[in-house]
Amino acid sequence: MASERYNPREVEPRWQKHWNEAKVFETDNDDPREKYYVLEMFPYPSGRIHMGHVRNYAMGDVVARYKRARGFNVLHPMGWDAFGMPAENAAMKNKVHPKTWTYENIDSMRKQLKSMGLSLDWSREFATCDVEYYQRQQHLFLDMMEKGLVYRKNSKVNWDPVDMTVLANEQVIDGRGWRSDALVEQRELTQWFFRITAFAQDLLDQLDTLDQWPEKVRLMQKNWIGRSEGLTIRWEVVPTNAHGDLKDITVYTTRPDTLFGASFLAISADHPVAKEAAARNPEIAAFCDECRRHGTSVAALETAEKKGMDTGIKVVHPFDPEWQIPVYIANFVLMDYGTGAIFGCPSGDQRDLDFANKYGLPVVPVVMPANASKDEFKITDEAYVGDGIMINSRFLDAMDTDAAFEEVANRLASRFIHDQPQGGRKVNFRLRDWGISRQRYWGCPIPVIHCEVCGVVPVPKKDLPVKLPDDVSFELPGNPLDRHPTWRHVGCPQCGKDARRETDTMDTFVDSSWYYARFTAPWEDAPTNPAAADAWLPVDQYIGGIEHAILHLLYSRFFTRAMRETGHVGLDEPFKGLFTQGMVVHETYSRGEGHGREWIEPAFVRIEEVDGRRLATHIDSGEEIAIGSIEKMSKSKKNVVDPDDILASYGADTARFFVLSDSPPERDVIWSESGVEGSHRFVQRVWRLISEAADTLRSVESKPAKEGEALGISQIAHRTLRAVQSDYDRLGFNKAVARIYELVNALAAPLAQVAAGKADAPTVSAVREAVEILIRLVAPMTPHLAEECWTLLGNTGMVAEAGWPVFDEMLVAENEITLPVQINGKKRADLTIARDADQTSVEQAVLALDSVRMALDGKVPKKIIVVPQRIVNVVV
RNA sequence: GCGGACGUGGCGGAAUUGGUAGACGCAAGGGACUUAAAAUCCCUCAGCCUUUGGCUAUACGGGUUCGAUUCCCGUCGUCCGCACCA
Repeated sequence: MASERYNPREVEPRWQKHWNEAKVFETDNDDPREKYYVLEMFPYPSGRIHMGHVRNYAMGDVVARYKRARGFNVLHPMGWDAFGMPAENAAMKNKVHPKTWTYENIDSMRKQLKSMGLSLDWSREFATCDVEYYQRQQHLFLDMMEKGLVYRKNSKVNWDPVDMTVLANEQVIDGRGWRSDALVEQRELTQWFFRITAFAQDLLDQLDTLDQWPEKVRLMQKNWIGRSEGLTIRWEVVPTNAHGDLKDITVYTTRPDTLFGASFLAISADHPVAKEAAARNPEIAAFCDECRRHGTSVAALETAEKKGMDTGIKVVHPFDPEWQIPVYIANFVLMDYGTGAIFGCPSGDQRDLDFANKYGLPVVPVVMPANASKDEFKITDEAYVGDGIMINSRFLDAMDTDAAFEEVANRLASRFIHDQPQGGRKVNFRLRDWGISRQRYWGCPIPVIHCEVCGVVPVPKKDLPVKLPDDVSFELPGNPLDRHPTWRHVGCPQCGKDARRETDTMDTFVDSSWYYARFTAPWEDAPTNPAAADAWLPVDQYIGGIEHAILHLLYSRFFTRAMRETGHVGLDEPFKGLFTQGMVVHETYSRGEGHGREWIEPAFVRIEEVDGRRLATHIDSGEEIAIGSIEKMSKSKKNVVDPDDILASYGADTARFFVLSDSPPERDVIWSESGVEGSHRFVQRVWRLISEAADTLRSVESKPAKEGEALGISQIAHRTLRAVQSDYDRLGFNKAVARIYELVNALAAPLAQVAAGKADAPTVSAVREAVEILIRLVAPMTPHLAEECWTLLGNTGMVAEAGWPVFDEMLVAENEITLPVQINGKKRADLTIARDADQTSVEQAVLALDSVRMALDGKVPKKIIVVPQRIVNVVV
């Protein structure tokens, strides 16, 4: 057989067409086989796919193809996370409608994904900006509203006065808008919220059940939810004429044990008491304004000095009517955590200590380490925040901190002021309700109507969808929906009078919070078909970037609960298995220094090795170029490799195989030209080895050898099968690749023999069987190559529809094993012995070894440790 | 500051989670084939020594163990998440 080179440009489109025509990857909801739902986080249609997409979708595709071969009914869909700001930015910059821009991008990215040969069910594809999708999202919103999971409240936002829009925290850079460079203001706006805090405890508790999630992600979510157990304590205000009818101030604390160390109360500048004081006193008002101006940028927080201002108000210590404590307004107290008020215990909290030292407030140590001495224990510049023994705390003295906590909690619960307990146990969460209002055009319209008579009226479901108008302009700043001449004017659904539509649209995170459920029945009129959703969900394997560890995954977990409450699904947790893959990174190249530095794309750089060091030169000019650090592929550093170029020159199989090789999938993979060439060599090699022997192989039956010279061939094939299978089960793609290399290396010589006509009949049969195992092992990673080789061997049907091979226990089992023999923990010899040899015979055989006898030199060993089928250690 | 992860050849990484450290790939060097190149194939490739052997090596220093890359304590370094959270 002639061995022309394997040509992916011809082969790959051909097989993609075959798969498509046979609808191999379209999934039937009524298929009775066991289900398997594999999903990769869907892409934002930015215009072109990048290598990160290639890696993400290659991994998901391996899982999908592998599980399909294992006999599962696999759901593997794809869609587009298509709403969001970039489309509006493009509209402003290039005068193109967001819709046009988005759908054109989707078209070109779909083409790119299809050229990767992914086994996706394209019949279920949708974009979140499809009316059919966001209509159902509006339906969900209304259902959630009915269940009290949606509400409006005033909330502070970052307002860009030039662009006339709300900015996310990430869009505020040094206090200025990222586009307009205008000073950002804090504004109070009425915004829509999802009541995610209603599920705070459940979202926390259920993390323990997600045992197929990375520990890291679970921990990040746990910290984000941030549960703390403490006490609210009411402090009686010392009555004076100055403060009207203010009776008490409630603080939240997790350290009630330190109550006798209290030396001040601190309240937020937004606390009602602070606002009232500000109204009376211009100096306080100015201080509150200053506090509000800070607190926006992260950098400002880091360096911000602890500042406070005495309100003149005094409160009484809960356990001592004679003890009065001043109330400060402090810039470090947050209104939206706890009660917006704290008591400061300087000896037990560094921040409180800094504050007390600055304003000359008392510092009384109340907790000391268990081994410290009361007389020597002092607090000056460093607070003691640990647990320990109570001191200077009257009835708490000598208790440990836990007991003191309990004692204070119990005493305050049974003391009443103004007819209410003075203290109560309180669980607090860091998690806040999810603000979803965006003053933007390209998003899902919030389906409510504002009527002057009836108030906020939900749009009746029969009137859905609330469609985005197409005739909008982006000439002026602000939300085009606000300026639209007709869209916002509408009759009130209740009273019929003139009313106006809500012009806020939803945060795009809402769109991605339930798409996985929609895929289970995307044709359905309701948001989901509950039966289909319950049958498919949870997603068995979800794959995506670690950057979504908190928000997207937490919001999706919330949405599943909200959909359960509203009857759209019957479960809590959307993703059973989660895998967070690493990035694709690349060396950077540049010439020049400082501001004149110019980054060079890898495509223009040639790398050579001269005298043992790597040298980069510019392909056109021959100029030497500096090799920089390895970083995430980004446009700014120009260290980007375009998947299109790779697919065009090497083909999809090479690209897929490369991104799966070498690095463990959760870690970053370094893209290198030589690495890709290595993968390409592998593809070519497999093709060449098989095609050269194909004529002979085709003429024999595929049959493993159970004895004789060919036994080794069948053994390694079946052992590799078992190993790769378990690697795929654990997403160990890089290990699977290594084992497949080993198998190919082992089959190279026998295949050459077959090609040369020098192999006997049983060997040819065994080789064919081994090659057919190999083909099915590589098929999930390099599916086109696998189909081509499969056909070449004269098989009918497609590998994509062939089952997974079953390894033969007899061939996998080792009858003789080679045990390493150690003397005092150092390897000195090997012992080959029957696998099932008992301890005594192993010991005897070991003692009979020359090297062992020499090492013993006639002495009797102290001990012989035999670990069955592992190792022998002789202790002298 | 709080929380977490990681540290193995020139490089990416293996090591069945306490049992032969360095699989597999990349890079490099040598050779074969060829008029030549490409492609392909074969060999070498942690370091050191007195080389059919031996010693030292998994960031560094200790510990537990017959045996430690793996477990424990400390030190150094790198990366990630959160951050005025009371």
